[in-house]
Amino acid sequence: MEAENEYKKGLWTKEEDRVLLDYVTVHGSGRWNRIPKLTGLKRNGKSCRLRWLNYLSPNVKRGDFSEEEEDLIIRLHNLLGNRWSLIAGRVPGRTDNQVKNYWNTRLCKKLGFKKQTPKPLASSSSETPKAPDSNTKQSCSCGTGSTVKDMEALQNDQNPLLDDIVAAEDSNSNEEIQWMTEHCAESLSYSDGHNLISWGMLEFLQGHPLELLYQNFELS
DNA sequence: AAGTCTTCCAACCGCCTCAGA
DNA sequence: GTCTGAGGCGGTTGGAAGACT
Repeated sequence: MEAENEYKKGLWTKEEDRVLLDYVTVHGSGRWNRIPKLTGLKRNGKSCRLRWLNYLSPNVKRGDFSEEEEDLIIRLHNLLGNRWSLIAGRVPGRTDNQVKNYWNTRLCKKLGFKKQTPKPLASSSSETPKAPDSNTKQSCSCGTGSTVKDMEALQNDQNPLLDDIVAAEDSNSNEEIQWMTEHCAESLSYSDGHNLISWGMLEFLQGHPLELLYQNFELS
């Protein structure tokens, strides 16, 4: 709480960018909380990290999204929900913030999503997080949330996305299934052992018996 | 030209996980 | 096992800029 008020907020100036850039050039990225002390920058570590990752990093691609990128995002969102960092990880040069913004401002509208999720997760309404002010601007929470509870639900084969996959198959979208299998299989597990997709769904996607998948992913 | 509205994106917030002490 | 700081994530907000009246 001590020096919290000393930190500046809001848009970054070119001079601040230059200082941050200099720091990263010399020290590399990381240890963000040292930056204010070492450089005199009036920004907290988190803000520095965000600025670097979302804007200053040479890996960040600027400009409009291509049709290929858009298509990729739509497909990945259909499969993964609002897991922006995972989605961004598969869209070269784009950050999770960019993907999230693009989805919320363009794709949501384009695809005709409303404020409701396509398929609510298996949670009682009393447990759902407080709904955002309905009259605030476009906060269309498309897709699914990503809480531990969600993960548990997914692991219990309650994955609502499965319905979408089945629907896709029903409409002769085997290409869609194939695409998901090819592009997303390695995204299906977290380092901590949580699975993004239920094993049942994975079986469905891969067309392999569960036993085989358990072996392949070294599930304990 | 001036005021108002809308869009879009950068940035913030709060919560969570993880690693090290 | 507990505490603490750093980093990561998704949801949300603020405000600049353009569109509209």
